[in-house]
This record gives sequence, C-alpha cells and structure tokens, in this order.
Amino acid sequence: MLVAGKSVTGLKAKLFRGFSDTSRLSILEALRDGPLTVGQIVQITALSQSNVSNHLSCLRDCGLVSSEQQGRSVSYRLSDPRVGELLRLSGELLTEVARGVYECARYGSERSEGEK
Amino acid sequence: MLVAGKSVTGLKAKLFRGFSDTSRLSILEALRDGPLTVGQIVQITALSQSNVSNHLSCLRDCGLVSSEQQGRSVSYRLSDPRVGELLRLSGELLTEVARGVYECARYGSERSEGEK
DNA sequence: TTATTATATCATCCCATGCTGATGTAATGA
DNA sequence: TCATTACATCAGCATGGGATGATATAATAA
Repeated sequence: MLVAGKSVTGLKAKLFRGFSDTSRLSILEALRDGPLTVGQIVQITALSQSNVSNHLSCLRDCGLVSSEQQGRSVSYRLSDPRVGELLRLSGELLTEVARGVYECARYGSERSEGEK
Repeated sequence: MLVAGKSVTGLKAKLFRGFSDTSRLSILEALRDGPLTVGQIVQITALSQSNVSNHLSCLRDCGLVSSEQQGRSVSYRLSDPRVGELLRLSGELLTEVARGVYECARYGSERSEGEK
C-alpha cells in the first residue's frame, strides 16, 4: 500500500526511527512529564545544545513533538498522547524481553553521552 | 537508571530499532496474522533469503519473535502480543502524523526492496 | 543600537548496520 | 549414501545518520 509514493511500512519505520535513538528517546521520555524548553532538555539529558536542537527538529518534522515560542525560549511537548502510550507500552514489553535485548549483539554500542 | 551496566533508555532504543527498519517491519507485520516459515516470509516480503534470515535472527535475539522447527522448515511468530500492540498503536499514530513523517527529510531513502 | 541569551542551521567526520553473494549446516527423500 | 530442500552464517562493501564545532538568527535587555 502506497501513500504519495511512499509505502506505509516505510513511513511506519520512519516513525519508529524517531524512538530508536538513545538521545531522542531521552528527550521524549523527559517530555512525558510535561513541556520543556530546549535549555531544560539540554540540562536534563546532558547532550550538547546543537545535538538536542538537531534531534528536536527531527522529532518535530516527524510530528512526534510540537513547539511553541515562549519569550526567548522555545517550549517543546509531545504532540499526541499516543507518543506517551508507545513509550509506556515499550517499557512494559521491555520488562519481558530485557534479557534478549541486552544480549542482542547486532545493535551494538551506545553512542549517546546522555546517560552513561 | 542502569541494568547490568546498560541504561534502560539504551535498551528501549534497541527495542525500537527492531521496528525501525523497513525490512524488519515488513516481517513483523507479516507475522501479525500468524506464524510463518522463513520461505513464506521470503515470498511475502520479496526480500532475499539471507537478508530475511539475518533480520529474523536479529528479531529473535532481541526477543521480538520466537522460532520453532517444523520438519525442514522453521516457523516464526511474534513472541508477545504487545509486539502486535505496538504495531497497531503506531499505525494509529501514523494516521495523525503521516504528513509530518513523509516530509521529514532527516531520514531519507528506502533501501528495502520489500514494498516499492 | 549593542550586548546577551536562547535556539537553529550547516559542514564535516566517521562508524554502525543493512545488503549481497558465497558457503555451511540441518532435515528429509530417493 | 547422495541429492535436495530449507535455513543460517560469514565476509565485504556501501551509506545512512549521529556527534561535534562553528556560525547564523531571533528575542530580550541595557
């Protein structure tokens, strides 16, 4: 099945790719508790400013978060409650398959510095 | 928070990475309707045999699918109903944010040949 | 206006990982 | 046993995309 020349499967894979990076996931998890400015996200995740900003623009473009200017700052929030739902559900699943994921060698090292 | 030296966020990112590739996602979607042999998956997805086999071993190692020998064939199935839940929920979310995902330039081209 | 704060963008590097083709191995049939 | 079918594994290649540092832009303060 195609949508505007892109397969639905391809779009869904893209959607999941938003969640599949440690840095982006840290950002999304941080936003579960409510909106945050870029500066707050930088503090919480301990990622560099440009890195956070790049990931945020990615997440915004993909529709997972939305942004709003507030004074000099820009506030980000999850764009849909189902984003939080996916995070929660994956957390549940993780408790079942954690050992497998841990032992899975195909996907290797952590490149993020957010949570060592 | 760490588990055996790995961050929970890192494990969760790994889990999502299982869903974040077009080929693996095609395989998982195919398995939603019930168990399939490797050969059947090759037919349905139109991926190469070695490619399917590699992705399946990845998905099995990560705990997303389980396998069972049946004669000369090996039957694969989703290991947990929540895997299907994640697929369903992401499908819902996709209908909301499809345009954004489509326009998101950061994640580019389709490399998979499974569904052109 | 000029300075400062807050965020965005861009070029560049480089490594993880997906794909292919060849080969290995297990299960059944002749 | 030998052949065939079904699947797994491995080496090698190519590239998507994540990190960094420098620079640009927007918003407020002085």
